[in-house]
Amino acid sequence: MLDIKFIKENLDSVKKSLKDRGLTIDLDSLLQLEDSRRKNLNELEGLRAEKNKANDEITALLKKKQDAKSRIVSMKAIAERIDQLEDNLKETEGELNKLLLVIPNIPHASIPIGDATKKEVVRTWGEPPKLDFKPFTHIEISRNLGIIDFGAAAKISGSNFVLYKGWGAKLERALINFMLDLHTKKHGYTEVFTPFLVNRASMTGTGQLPKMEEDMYRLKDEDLFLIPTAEVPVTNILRSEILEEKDLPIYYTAYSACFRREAGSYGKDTKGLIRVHQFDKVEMVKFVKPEASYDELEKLVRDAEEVLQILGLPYRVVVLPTQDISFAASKCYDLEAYACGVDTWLEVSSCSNFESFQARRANIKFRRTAADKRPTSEYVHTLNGSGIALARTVVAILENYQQKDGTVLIPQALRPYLDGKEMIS
RNA sequence: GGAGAGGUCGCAUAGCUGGUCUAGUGCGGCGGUUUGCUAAACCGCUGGAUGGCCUAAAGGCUGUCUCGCGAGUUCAAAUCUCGCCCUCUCCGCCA
Repeated sequence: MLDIKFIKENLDSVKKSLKDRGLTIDLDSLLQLEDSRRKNLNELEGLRAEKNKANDEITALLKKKQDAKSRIVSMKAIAERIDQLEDNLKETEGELNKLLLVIPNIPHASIPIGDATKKEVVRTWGEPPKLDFKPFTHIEISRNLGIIDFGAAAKISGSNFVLYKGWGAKLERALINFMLDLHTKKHGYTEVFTPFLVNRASMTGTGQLPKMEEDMYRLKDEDLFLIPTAEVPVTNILRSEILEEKDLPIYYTAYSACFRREAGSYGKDTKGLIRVHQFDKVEMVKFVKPEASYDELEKLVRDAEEVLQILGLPYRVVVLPTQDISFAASKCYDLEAYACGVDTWLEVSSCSNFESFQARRANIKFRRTAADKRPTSEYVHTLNGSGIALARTVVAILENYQQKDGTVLIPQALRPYLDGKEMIS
């Protein structure tokens, strides 16, 4: 959420940033609402002050056993006017809030303006494997090895669900453990394990609601949602907290299953493991001081990249343009792993800086130490990045490490997690 | 799912027969006095949100809201009524 005052004072640049995102939102009527809210509030506060004073007087009169009847009668009229103003105010604030909640974050000045075609490759790492045979896709490989059963998953749940079997299931578990170990032991993150069902306030705090409700799985009998990413529960750990400066930065990492309806995306990348309704992911979340957030974003990307480097998977880092970054993000890098079977770059990680956008929604603040002489609290900056998403990583491993005989070599780093096994056959 | 108890300004508690509660007290924290240093003792301060005014600024003065959340009764609500949420205890069910 953006600060209404900020919108007011920077109207032109906010308008431009909405345009850069390819959106038109009526900011003028928003500001009109704010204006009438302010006027309403001023009158209301004046009357309340009067009321409070009169109450003191009535109290004093009653205490001296004097008659307060006329004073009480005159207060009645003011009380009614106050009621009326309060109703108006509540309505105005409701409307204002509704509008503010659907305004996206302002893109950072450093990112390209435009649609997906403006995506910029920042760097690439590694080389695609040189195979002396036509590579199979992960669908064929996993079928041959009997490590994924799409049919059974469809029977149990429906299309676009996955069932890992045998070494497939073990590989999934090995990847999760490997990533969590890397981030906790080497990169200084604290591991958390959160609920996978969250309430509406949490979903609103990180920005999935109210705009993306259609994309979420939601329970029928309770107002709970299946998380689309661990970002939601992990960021909300600190919702409505005021932190001390010395507590920052805070780094959390979490494994979670992620659930996405992918409403309206049928027919696009729907084969195999590339777009599924439930997948596993290890997520990294940071809470930092505002002045540090862009350095922290670079570090976050490096932390995610290291996963791919250790796994020996070729990838590229891209910076997303204004129309491609998510609703809450200011700047976002995607990591795309190359998979030779499907011959595509697969998005396996998104690393974003949300600046104060989520912190304002979720009310996460910190107080600077007295030396800084800034007595009031400020919003932290939040960041998160996948470190990394599993299903597509499995695609890249199966396809890039496939051998001519149909077996799949296991990346060195995963072998300790797989009984020392070198090959899935 | 059933029964009961409870949610108070960092923590712990008082208040809950409506009006000196601008929420008391203890602990913690901050500042100070004392001290060779530390401790103790003593004194003062102590959250959040959002307006207005003064100031070059640092800062100061001041209004309103905030006793889980929301609604209601009343001139007046921490205090009374209703709904919701959460926590704890016991029972039932269950991995």
